[in-house]
Amino acid sequence: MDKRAADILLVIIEEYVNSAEPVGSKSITEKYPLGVSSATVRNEMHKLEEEGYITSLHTSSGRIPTDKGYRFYVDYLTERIKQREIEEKIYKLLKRVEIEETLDDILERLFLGNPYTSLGVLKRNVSRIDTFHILSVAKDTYLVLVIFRNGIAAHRLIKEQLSDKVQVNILSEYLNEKLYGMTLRDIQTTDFAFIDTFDRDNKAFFIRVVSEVMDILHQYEDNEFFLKGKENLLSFPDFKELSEVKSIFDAFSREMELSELLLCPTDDAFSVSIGNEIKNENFNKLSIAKHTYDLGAEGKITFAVAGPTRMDYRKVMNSLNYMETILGDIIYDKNDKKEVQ
Amino acid sequence: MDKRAADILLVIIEEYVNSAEPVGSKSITEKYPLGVSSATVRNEMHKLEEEGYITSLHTSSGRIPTDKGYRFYVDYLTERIKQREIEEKIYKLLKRVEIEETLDDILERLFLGNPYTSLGVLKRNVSRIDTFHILSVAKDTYLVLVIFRNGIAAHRLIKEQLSDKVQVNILSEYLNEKLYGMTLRDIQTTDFAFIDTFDRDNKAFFIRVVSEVMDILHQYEDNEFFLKGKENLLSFPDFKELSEVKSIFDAFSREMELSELLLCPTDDAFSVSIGNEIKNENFNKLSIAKHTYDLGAEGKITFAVAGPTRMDYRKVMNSLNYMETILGDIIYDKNDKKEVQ
DNA sequence: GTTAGCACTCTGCGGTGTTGAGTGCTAAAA
DNA sequence: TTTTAGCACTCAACACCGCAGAGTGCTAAC
Repeated sequence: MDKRAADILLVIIEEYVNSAEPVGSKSITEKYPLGVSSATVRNEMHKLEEEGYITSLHTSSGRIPTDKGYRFYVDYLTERIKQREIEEKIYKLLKRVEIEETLDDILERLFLGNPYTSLGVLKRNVSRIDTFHILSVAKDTYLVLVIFRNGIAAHRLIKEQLSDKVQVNILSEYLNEKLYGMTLRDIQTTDFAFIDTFDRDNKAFFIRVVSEVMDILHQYEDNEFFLKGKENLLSFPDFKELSEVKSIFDAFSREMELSELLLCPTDDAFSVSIGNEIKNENFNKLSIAKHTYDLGAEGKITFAVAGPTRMDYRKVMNSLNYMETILGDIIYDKNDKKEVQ
Repeated sequence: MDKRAADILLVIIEEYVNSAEPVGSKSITEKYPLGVSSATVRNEMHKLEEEGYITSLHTSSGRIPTDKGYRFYVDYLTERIKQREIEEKIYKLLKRVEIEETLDDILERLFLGNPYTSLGVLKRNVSRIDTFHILSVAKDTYLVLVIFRNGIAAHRLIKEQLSDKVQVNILSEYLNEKLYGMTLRDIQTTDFAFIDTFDRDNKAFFIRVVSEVMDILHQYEDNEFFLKGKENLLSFPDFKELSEVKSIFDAFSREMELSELLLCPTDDAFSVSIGNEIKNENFNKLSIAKHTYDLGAEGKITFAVAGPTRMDYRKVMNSLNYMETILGDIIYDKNDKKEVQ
């Protein structure tokens, strides 16, 4: 594509992103100093239409960008906003804070900074147990504590009047050794038949403890999804039918579809999917820009912004690229808050 | 109001709830065997309109119920579905399970059982600390554990290489005594000036621990809101403008407005607010039915269902009244799941 | 290669006529 | 006195029409 055609395409896209109205040759030449007349622009637009970058709604309407047109635009932007070497920096910042809480904060700021929908997913690696304890913390109250390899801790409280026969400390030490390095699957396939040799009280307590541990593991194996600003989509003239929006919202609320959307692997950490490039037909009228960060042993984290295909790609791509600014702010705030006055 | 007028009003309401179309005198007499002609019904409708129970959209349209009409209907239903003595039973059931998780499950079922929006709020009483521990759980890893009066436990993990001088056990015992019975406010107003007598390492660790405790308390003082099925509202022809729905959704996402909606005190545990009876004008086109259960020391819990004023009050009121069935199912499932296979 | 000019096309808007459901009123019937 | 049949009237919804305006495609001249 030659320079002039590209310029005209970019103008059409930016104009349409702003106005949500089809763009005509005359209005372009009036507004932008392209140095050519509307007739020339018309000729170029005709070619652009033939090549599939723009389309018209009816015979004599102005043009609107196609998914292919947006793709050209996004690739052009990607070239200009040159990928910066920030992965390492973000990675370190993310390791410094409690992920779950912070993911929520990040999305809150992504959400405040743009008029679209902010999404996130924390994909945890399968959790392996590092340390296990049963602690007596009050009368008839026992704390089941699991610390994972990645440093996260989880607990359950068991309130039960145990008979004197129950050897809590021995069970605790035994399980600490036994559970080391295990995942949920490991525990599920372990044969605990030997507990039949325990007396009734010890056996009951053992079963209770192991089921609590499995419950904890279960909880920590799920991916966690975050979503903010769904309702923003209601403001766009791009969606005229309530039913369209409903099907998008419904799809957002199904984790299966969200994970397809956010977790499908791409070559680059950063990627933009436009309209029909997204397989799921519920999202066909949306574009989504996403950035995935590898947290090493912890797992992976993905931030994304979804909006109508007519979205301000420049702004969205910028805010996803300057994530470390957002994170910096959050960490600063957190440290500030934790000072005892 | 005489019997016949009431019958006609009820028919109008139930018909309108089903069809979302204004109800005319002729269609009523054709569909329901009232034993009178459409002209008589017309006369009655005229009276009902004068008294404000129904209204017409234009000179020759059928009638639709007003908020006052729905109020009459709901009061009539409340009379018939006689309030059952179930508070005690629910209360006991709720005490048996982990509230937060279960609240989510309950709403999921409320949500599956009706086409409206399900809401819930857990209003915790101000949390007082019962037991406090600092436990050494692994190399350079310390667990700060707070158990509240109401039996809930929360923890934070501190990973830090402490100097030998730090007397963890002494600090733990000291704080266990000191923090007993305290709330967040108590801690905030306590003067910890005496820690200036500690050496540098102990002081730093003490500050770290206390700030973690405050963070825990802070977290447990917030009300927790739950919301499911917002998108259901998009299916109703009652809302024609996307902007209307947007303002409702936006209000739902502001906790202030949600708490006004759910926590405003009423004489009865069970109540229905209809349209303009709700103060917040964002919710003027909605009705909300809610049921509050007192959990004693734990706090209070409210379940609610919100929909268009044209909602199936009978169904909604029933499902809120038969909450103990829902809860029973959930507890059964939970016990079932926890068995070690 | 670019442009001015012109014929043509299509949407959106306001106006008009028709249809059907529904009302209110009146006079007769019960 | 209450109920009903009948009738005139009203209004929304829909289809239809013509017009204005924005935009295109084509052609001939620059």
